[in-house]
Amino acid sequence: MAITIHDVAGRAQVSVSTVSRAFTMPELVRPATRELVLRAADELGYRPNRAARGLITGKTGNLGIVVPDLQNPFFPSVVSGAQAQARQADYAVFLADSAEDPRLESELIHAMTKQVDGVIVCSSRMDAKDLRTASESTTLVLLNRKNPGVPAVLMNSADGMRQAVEHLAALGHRRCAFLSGPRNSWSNKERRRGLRAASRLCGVEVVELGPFAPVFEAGLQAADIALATNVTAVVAFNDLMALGVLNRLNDRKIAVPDEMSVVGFDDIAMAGMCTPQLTTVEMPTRQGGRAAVDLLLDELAGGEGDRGAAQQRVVGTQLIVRASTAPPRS
Amino acid sequence: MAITIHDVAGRAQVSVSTVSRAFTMPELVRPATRELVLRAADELGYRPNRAARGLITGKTGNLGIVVPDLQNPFFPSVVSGAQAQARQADYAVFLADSAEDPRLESELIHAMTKQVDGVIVCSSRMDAKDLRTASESTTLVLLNRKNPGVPAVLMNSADGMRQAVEHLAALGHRRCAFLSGPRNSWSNKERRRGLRAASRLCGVEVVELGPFAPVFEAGLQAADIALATNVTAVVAFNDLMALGVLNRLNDRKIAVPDEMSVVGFDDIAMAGMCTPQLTTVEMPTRQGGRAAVDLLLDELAGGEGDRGAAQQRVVGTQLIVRASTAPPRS
DNA sequence: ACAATTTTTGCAAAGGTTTGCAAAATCTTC
DNA sequence: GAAGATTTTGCAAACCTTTGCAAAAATTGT
Repeated sequence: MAITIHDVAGRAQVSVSTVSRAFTMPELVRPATRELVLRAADELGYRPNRAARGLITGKTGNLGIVVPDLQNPFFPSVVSGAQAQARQADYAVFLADSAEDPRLESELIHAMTKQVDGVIVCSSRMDAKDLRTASESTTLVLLNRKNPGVPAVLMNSADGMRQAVEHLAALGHRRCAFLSGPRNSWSNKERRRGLRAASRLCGVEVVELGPFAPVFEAGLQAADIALATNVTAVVAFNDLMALGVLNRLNDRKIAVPDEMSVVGFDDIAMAGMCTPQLTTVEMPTRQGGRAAVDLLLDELAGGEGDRGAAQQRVVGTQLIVRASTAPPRS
Repeated sequence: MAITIHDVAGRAQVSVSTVSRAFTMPELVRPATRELVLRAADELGYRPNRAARGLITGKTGNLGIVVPDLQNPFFPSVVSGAQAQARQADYAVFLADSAEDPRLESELIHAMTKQVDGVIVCSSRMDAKDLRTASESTTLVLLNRKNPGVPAVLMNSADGMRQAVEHLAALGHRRCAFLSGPRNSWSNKERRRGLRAASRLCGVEVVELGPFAPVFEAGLQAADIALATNVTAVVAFNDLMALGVLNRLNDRKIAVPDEMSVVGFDDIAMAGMCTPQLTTVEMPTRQGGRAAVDLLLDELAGGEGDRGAAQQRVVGTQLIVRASTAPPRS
């Protein structure tokens, strides 16, 4: 059925080794024969069997990516960037969704490990030890999660927060709420840290609410709580929550941004589609996905040589000022 | 490095064949030895190498899924459903994004074909011939696309449209606009067909605009055009466009739904988060993804036996009435 | 034209698994 | 307890590649 290297060899009247070399080490075969082989392969529509190749080379040409929730628009974007970059390097990608379950996450990584050269784990909630273990059985790259000894690409959320706070301070806000995200999420810790630091510097008081689930519904709920705290602005852990806040404030006839400023985080597509359009911190998701595969590929090429600390790549974030922030009503 | 079936055999003091059988045909090995093998495997943390297995069985235990645009929230949802279902059957999934390019789509399918047992192609824009060809070199299942000889799961968009039109007619609308999507998309044809049929029955006149790209920005643009046509309601090809319309109407101070009703299609998460909340037709995306892998697995199990026409599964749609539709201003 | 190089090619083993076949072990029956 | 039937096991070939090694062919220098 499927056509193999032998068929090509037969048609081109050469040995299979020659065919193999024509593909993988072209400089070792005489140009004329290479031409011959390539034509034969083309006529037959031959594609090398990567599994068989992997068996002997130990490299599969695949990589895996596991995300906690594909339904959160943040991740498809990361995946999309990763997939595009992987393709450029002629890698195929396995995708798995862990449904925010750390145990499933761990299981998925393990299940993949034989079929891939390495895996990218996004916003992992696994504990440090498991992560460490996993990184010993396969090449791992973390995205938006830091773990000693494991390379990672990180988005500079703290700096994004700084920008957001400076923006609010410049507008004249002196007291604002932070709607905290999942407690054990690295992103949440970072955002919180950035917020704390910046607010001290800018002299704005922050009241922290939560933790909340990083979803729309939590925003609805959080809006009322924030309203009760007498702040003039609210910064949400992510855009989904911010959208919830916007929605609830609208229901309660609180004008945004006149009576309350709202800032989100992530810049999901939706942030530019709602009314008022949401001021938010853009996370370079596709770029992050690309960076993660770059890092992974580096790691694979660099060999096992543990040259000191694990690599780390940090990509910048950018405040996008839209219509949901304004000076507080005097 | 990696631990193989031989290691397990060694530890359990049996031959590799026995180990192999303990996993794949348990009833052929004596319970006691099976137990022995399983324990040894467990202690060693053995995982069979699927590539090697695939080499000999001809089955990879993987399947592929290609989508035109991961950034469109419709597809992550489908993928998520498919991935979950695949996992249940112990299949891993390859994901590829064709960036709405039919040629890339075709290329991706080909590239995958050696690594998977079958592939699910979502909302394909490939032409019928290429699709047919592709389906000869691997088991194919289409989602939201119909092609002779290729099994497919279809979402009943036409019926969704019927529900939408009946809803508008019941509210008293007599003239409405349809913002058409990509011309060569099966979904668009179906929606259009359903709209036509229902509008004739309900006695509502429809003016068709477009085609437009199925994105937010196109909705902005389309809103003005619709406004110029003196209709009381607009039905968009999908939610992204509908959101654009909502946005633009808001800018132009046209009250929705009082001065204009808007209905979308897909029921993406965003539809419930905007103001006013969008009346739309729910597409059973996750269910569709699941159905697609079921169908694919059936197809694989059913063998090559072409028992007549290609299978087809159609899943229903449901109008979700929210706040963007109301009786027209008299 | 020949020897000495160098380049190009082929042979065969290897990689981890499954499976047909035959041998060994166990069970039945008398 | 032995013959026969049946279950359980092991051997070795096969799947499709890549690659070390050695043989063959081409090239070079004289």
